[in-house]
Amino acid sequence: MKDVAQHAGVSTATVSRVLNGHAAPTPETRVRVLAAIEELGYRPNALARSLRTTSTQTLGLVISDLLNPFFAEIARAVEDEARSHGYCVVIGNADESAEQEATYVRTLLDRRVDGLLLCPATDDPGLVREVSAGGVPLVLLDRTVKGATCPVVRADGSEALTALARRLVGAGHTRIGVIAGPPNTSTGRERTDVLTGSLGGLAQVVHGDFRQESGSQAAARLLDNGATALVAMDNLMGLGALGEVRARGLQIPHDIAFAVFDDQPWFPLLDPPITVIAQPTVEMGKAAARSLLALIEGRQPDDVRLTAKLVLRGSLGEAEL
Amino acid sequence: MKDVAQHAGVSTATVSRVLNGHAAPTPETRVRVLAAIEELGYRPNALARSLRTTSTQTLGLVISDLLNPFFAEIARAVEDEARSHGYCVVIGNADESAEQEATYVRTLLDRRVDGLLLCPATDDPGLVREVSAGGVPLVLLDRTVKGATCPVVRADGSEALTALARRLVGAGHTRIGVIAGPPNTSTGRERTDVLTGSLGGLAQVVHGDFRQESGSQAAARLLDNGATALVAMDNLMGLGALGEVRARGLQIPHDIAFAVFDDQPWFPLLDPPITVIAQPTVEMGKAAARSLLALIEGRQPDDVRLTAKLVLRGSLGEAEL
DNA sequence: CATAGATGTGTAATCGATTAACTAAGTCCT
DNA sequence: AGGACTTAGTTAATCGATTACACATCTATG
Repeated sequence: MKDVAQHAGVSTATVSRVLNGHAAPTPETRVRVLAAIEELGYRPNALARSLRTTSTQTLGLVISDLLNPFFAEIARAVEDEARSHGYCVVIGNADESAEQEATYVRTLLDRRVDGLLLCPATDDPGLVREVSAGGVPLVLLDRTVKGATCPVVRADGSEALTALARRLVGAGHTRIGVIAGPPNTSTGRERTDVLTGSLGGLAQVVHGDFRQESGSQAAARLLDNGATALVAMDNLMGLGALGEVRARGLQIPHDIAFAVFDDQPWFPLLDPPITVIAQPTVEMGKAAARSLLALIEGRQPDDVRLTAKLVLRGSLGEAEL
Repeated sequence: MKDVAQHAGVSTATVSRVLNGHAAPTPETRVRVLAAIEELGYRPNALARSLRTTSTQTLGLVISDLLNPFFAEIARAVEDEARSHGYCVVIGNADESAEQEATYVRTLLDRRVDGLLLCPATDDPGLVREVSAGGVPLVLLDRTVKGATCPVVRADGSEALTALARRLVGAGHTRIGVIAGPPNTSTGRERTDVLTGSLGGLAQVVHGDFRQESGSQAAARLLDNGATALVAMDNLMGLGALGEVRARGLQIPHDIAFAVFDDQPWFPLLDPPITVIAQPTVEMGKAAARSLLALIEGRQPDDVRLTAKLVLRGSLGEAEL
């Protein structure tokens, strides 16, 4: 910056003003400075700027698992929305580990992100408190924690889940296997509670960890127990469960009814296409980004609940008639 | 930091020394400082530190499309490798747009990342030159650009593609539809060149943009032209093409042989499972991160070429006998 | 017992920007 | 002509760390 100033025959203050579009500099000075910048290929140091202004124009996003397309899609939506407001997003991948999540959150805070979006790995409020204590704007996404005091953006699958339950029961299923998420995540617990609740005593629950491998194992257990219907509570566990179903040579929907919470583009390609509960991922991401930006600007956004929808495609068999 | 120093009754220099594990401070001072840090909940400002040391312990990763699971997997591998070396990764999503890619690269440079991993959206070397001119360590990943002067890490699919071609030709296919990537990307061009080359004159090529929608359109065109085999050059276009095949009620492999470049966990679940050319994504990501770290440390890593493998699963029909 | 060497801390310059406070020059009015 | 007011630009403090250098204290040595 000093070089630029010298080159243009002005002080660094003037260069800074040109850069930040202040009113002061005359058109001629402005032109001279811009020419110098161009000539020297100067690019301002964002670190120095942020240090001085205490604003990084950056949002932190800590997601549970980058390999889960659900979160990838959310990440993309967040990023789009943030960019359109002049913000940049730094993504941290917690890999469903509370420890790695904490590490990332701290790293992002150390780098002074202007705000943080978090999909908490567990419902322990410790980390959330830590962030709040630091006074950094925080919005929870997809999952919440116990006694959360910050805005939360998530999907509401209750209606879809009860509708699903009604159909399964109506079709005469009496042993319904539920491949649930971890009980220490809000989504894991809530989805399962709603579904088992509306299934009366017909549900058998096995908990997985929102990943493929745990889905196959859970499916194996449930099938061994004589389940005639399987519901996986996220797309990766659904993938694993489908693998197990295939490996056993079972036919959907003839031998087993099948449904997954969370749609993916390849579900319609299976034979039969898989019935799912579709979440409005893009809207969730955008809403979360908007809430966070509002918080940063000092407003107090409300919680957002977007409804997930049951999409019937044929994998439930007669339950869809 | 000043507060901590005051609290512990030492100077900021000493606090800094304790923080950075210097030899100097006596155990007692160290304990006192650590206590003060703990008590005040102090966290060092990474911006200030980086400004002073000119090192951010951060790698930039600009990928072509975050929604493409291929890149998501790469991103994760890069991140894993980087973390194990004490580096953090900032991901930028170019969405297959050269313009957005350039914006991201500049943002990352402005933030003074220690090095940059780039999956170039086009093979125009302009942006690469710009980065090199700035003296920032750069490694290209998956794709290269014309006259690249920096290390490149990519998969080599030639062998797998010629093997695939041999099988298709051997099975008597004479109209083979190739759903190619954009001709201005190195992967788009090279894969297509190798395949069409070894297919003699039997190939019909339609270019897509590495995304789902373009895959269906290309498949439609090729099927209209009487193709009896389809090869999609990336998983998203494969997804689109499969949709089109299904929509037309065609049976794989009876009516049409089908293969995709790039494996995905759900391909084995289709009926029949889809034959693919599998890329060593995780290894690519790790190798790229390692190369970049080497570059940062002043060494000169070699280019890396990892071989992709043909995985036969049944969607080629008699060509797999 | 002076003196060289080692050791632990403090002082202050520095990284590269922003911006409050100031100065110099020009404009306008009586 | 001289004072009040604008306007364009400069000087220097500041953000929060690191680190070269200086300094004080303590030990070992001839």
